[in-house]
Amino acid sequence: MKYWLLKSEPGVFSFENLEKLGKTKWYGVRNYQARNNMKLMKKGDKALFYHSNQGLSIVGVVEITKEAYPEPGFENTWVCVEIKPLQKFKNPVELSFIKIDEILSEMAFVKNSRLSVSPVTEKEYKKIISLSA
DNA sequence: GCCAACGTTGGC
DNA sequence: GCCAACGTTGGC
Repeated sequence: MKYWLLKSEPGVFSFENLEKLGKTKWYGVRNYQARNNMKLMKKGDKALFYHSNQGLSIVGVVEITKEAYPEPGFENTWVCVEIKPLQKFKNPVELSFIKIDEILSEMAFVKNSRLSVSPVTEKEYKKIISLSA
């Protein structure tokens, strides 16, 4: 089982939107590194869901329900996956905290703020979960 | 609203 | 293949 982090602007698509839909296709990623991460996702992997621009915190966990397949209309280049909400955090974990934490400040999405799909280590994942309760 | 960081594009 | 110019992202 691998862990990931997905970024989304809540003004465009929030965790609450995902909860209402029950599941969604995750598409529109236009960054090669992020795409390569999506290709590595396996069904059942979990992903932290981060609100960028507004919120600036990790707000919940989603599960990968369908592995990468060609994105309609962009079959030669881009891929999408499918996700469903698993858990909404009681206490969202804020970026301001993540940045000063010894373990969490090493997270890939902090070091490369432009990467919208990034890997998360098991250690990082467990720490986020423990902070979110 | 500003600007730094990063990725992409395109001329040479 | 290099690198300047440009566009986009995202925190502040």
